[in-house]
Amino acid sequence: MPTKEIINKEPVNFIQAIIDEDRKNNKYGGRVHLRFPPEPNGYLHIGHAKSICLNFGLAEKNNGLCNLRFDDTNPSKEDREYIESIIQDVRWLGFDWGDRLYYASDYFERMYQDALTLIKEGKAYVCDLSPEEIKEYRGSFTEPGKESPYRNRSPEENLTLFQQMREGKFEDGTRVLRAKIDMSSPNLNMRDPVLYRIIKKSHHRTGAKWCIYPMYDYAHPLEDYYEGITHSVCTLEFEDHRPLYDWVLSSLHFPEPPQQIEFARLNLSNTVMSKRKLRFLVEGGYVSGWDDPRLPTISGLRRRGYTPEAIRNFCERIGVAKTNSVVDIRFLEHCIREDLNKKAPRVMAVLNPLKLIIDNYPADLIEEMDCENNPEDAEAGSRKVPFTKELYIEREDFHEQPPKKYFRLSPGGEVRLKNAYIIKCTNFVRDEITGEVKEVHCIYAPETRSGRPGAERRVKSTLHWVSAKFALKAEIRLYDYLLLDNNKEEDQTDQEDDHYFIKQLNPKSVEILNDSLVEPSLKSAVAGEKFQFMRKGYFCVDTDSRADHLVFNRIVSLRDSWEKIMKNSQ
RNA sequence: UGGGGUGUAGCCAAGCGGUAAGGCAAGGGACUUUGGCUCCCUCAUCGGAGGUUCGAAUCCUUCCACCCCAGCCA
Repeated sequence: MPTKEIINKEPVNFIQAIIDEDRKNNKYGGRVHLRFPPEPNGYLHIGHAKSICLNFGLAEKNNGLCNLRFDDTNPSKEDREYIESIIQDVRWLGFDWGDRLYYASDYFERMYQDALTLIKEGKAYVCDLSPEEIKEYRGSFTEPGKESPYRNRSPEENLTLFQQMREGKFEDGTRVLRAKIDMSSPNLNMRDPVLYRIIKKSHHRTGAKWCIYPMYDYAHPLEDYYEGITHSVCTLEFEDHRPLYDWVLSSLHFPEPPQQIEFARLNLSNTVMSKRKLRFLVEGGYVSGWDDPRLPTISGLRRRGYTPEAIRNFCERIGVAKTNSVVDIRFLEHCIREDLNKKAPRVMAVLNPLKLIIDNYPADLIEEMDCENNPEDAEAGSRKVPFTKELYIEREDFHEQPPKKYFRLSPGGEVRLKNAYIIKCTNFVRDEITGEVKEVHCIYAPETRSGRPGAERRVKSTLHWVSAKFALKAEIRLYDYLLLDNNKEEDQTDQEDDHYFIKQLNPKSVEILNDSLVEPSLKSAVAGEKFQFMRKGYFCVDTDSRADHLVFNRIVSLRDSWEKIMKNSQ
């Protein structure tokens, strides 16, 4: 019998390890409570999805709770419109915050009272320095800061001044409330950080009630504490702020304060995640809007056809650590293919049609071919697809002079038409002017119809097709990476100039096909429905789609080993 | 230059002193009425250099690289 433990422990990320330890020690009475705290100043993207999945996922795994909280402490940057979209996106991803939808703005009075406490205890003061002077006084990496001349005002004077700030007696930028910590701290965040500033602007939730607003560093720990948060998960750039986070809570003598834990934000290759660049693309007209299917926004991914399951699975599998990393977008593609392979009905669509005429097939015959909806799902059943003398096949499925290893259709060659017959190419005709192949002729072998004994015969290749008579026209939008290769770390930062950024844009990030043909069963497809166009990829009905004008978005192509063979032979 | 972080394969990522998990990508093969799916195989000595130890990715020393911080943004 084994003396050693042979249980293979599922690896847990470092945050779960901290939670495990805390629960073991009965810290917070064993409670686990997290929160996802977006600022309502933009649309959510897949980087936020990582954080959402992390926070809600951790709560779920540990029998805890996760709040949705809007960190709306800056009325000059925030807006109502974002709140709705964020709520919709988090819900769409499949998470539930129960009745715990909170707003930082709901705590403004309490935060103000806590600020009064700090002032009374001599831990905060009103400073009259201008923004420029505060900057000067802060010092630099190598030089300590200088103390503000207003640093030693009495608590009484500070109280009066702070109250007057609240009452609107002073103009924007003329006074702030500062924490009295240490102007010579090597951590610049501790050099008497600003706690409150004056912003005479209407707030989307509190209206004109306030004209002073708390800074993130002051508000966030309080919000967490008020809500009973135990583990406050945020991204790496806040590591330097942790001492301040802790300072606020301990200066107010709060017992069992929440703890801030930082992890590395998600970077994805071949796309952009920074708010600034996303906005640049939308406002500059480089994309059609925040839900452009090329963007990594949640709304863009949704419109593109990504499923919440695939996104959650992706977020789960990329892991959580503190190393700056750039995840290859191919991994995201893998996750959506994996999900859709199980779920998406197969259907035939010809993106670039080439006419195929079966010379020995009766002109007026229509056969209803039985087609399996999904070989990966026995429950999916089957459907009938009409087969006629004149068909369309994919232009690239015929080659006059086939390259090596090409086993699709070519003069004299045989292929099977999926769920139908084996055909043999007898001839083809060219357009007299362009020289382009205009139609291909073939003969079929009646005994080889799928399901019949003669169908046993094997040929090298199987092609998809649509009936010329019954096919529906469709617009198909082929999406590709937003950016050309940018998987270098420096490309992920927000620093470079716009010219460099524009040069990285993939000029072929979308290609629109207007003459595609799809099988008639797609007539009633509705926006959001997803299909596998056999041998081509996964597609989703776009919101622009109408009954008389079908529009499909390519979510992702199928893996294509033929394409690889071609590429490697060059 | 001060402070805070991080360095394990092309990309993520386990590992916590006992002889490098897993996934993606890549390459090879089997199967196939999707060149899809599925299955099988291949693919690293752990940023560098010293040291401690029977034994080091794991401990110590030192060096190097990269990321973040000088908003009254979050």
